[in-house]
Amino acid sequence: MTQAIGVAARLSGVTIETIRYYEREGVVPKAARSVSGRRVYDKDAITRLRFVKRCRELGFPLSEIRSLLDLYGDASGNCDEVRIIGANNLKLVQEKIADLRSMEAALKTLVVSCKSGGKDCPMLKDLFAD
Amino acid sequence: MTQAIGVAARLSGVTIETIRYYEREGVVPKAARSVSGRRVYDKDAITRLRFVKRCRELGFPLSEIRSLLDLYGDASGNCDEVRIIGANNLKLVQEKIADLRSMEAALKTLVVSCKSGGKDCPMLKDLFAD
DNA sequence: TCTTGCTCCTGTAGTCACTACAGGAATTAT
DNA sequence: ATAATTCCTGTAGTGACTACAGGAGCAAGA
Repeated sequence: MTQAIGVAARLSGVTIETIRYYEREGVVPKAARSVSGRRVYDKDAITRLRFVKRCRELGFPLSEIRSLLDLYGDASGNCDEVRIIGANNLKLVQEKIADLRSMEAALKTLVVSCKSGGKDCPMLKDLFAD
Repeated sequence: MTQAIGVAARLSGVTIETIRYYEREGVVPKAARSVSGRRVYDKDAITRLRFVKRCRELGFPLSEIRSLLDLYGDASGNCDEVRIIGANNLKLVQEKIADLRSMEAALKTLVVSCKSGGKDCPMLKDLFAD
């Protein structure tokens, strides 16, 4: 059984526009077409879309999702490569967290310093200081 | 004393290209020009650029930095509005941290499950599951 | 059968905050 | 005087979408 793009979107959690975008970018293979030219998706194609969705939720960029899909296609032992890609992404995610946490700390201090009602805002003053 | 754009870039930490971009986008006012048409920056202009840099490091989008610069220009009591903008941004930063932390947790589990050498990668299997 | 309304198609442009040229003019250093 | 550096404008590219415009196909009810 094959499904139209709207159904594939609902089942995978990827919007129609984004599915078409992924196809254009070669993240997923080109969808099969009906007689009238509409895209049709079988079980495997929908599974692939759901995989891409999950990878995006884990922060993988599309370029690495392409690699991951290729590795799944390979029959050979691929776990090493997958682990490297995963560990790499984990490191990037942790770096982003660290950046955001220092932002958060600085912002907290500034917002707290910024008491209501004053004329010269201490937060702005701080940000404008030499 | 006024400085060329290269000096302003060094003193503010904003690259030349980005300074011109900020001007195009109206984040900072249009720079004064020398006789030959080159941009020149006085102390205030460089202070403004440094302010923008710091705000970017705190995660403020350019649209809000524009507002913040406007509020600094106003003589009236602006602390309330600044605090609202700051608190808003703090909330967004905290949401991003929360998202990244759940990514991190899920990724950690997956990467650990992905032992070296196996043929069927458990991480890929997980991501492909129904 | 006709019509209404939904889904789908392609192609293009916009988002955000830059970054990277290309091709030329002016300034500074040797 | 010449060479090296800096600066100018304008345009296009990045990542991962999102939002149309303008048109075609399809399914269900009257």
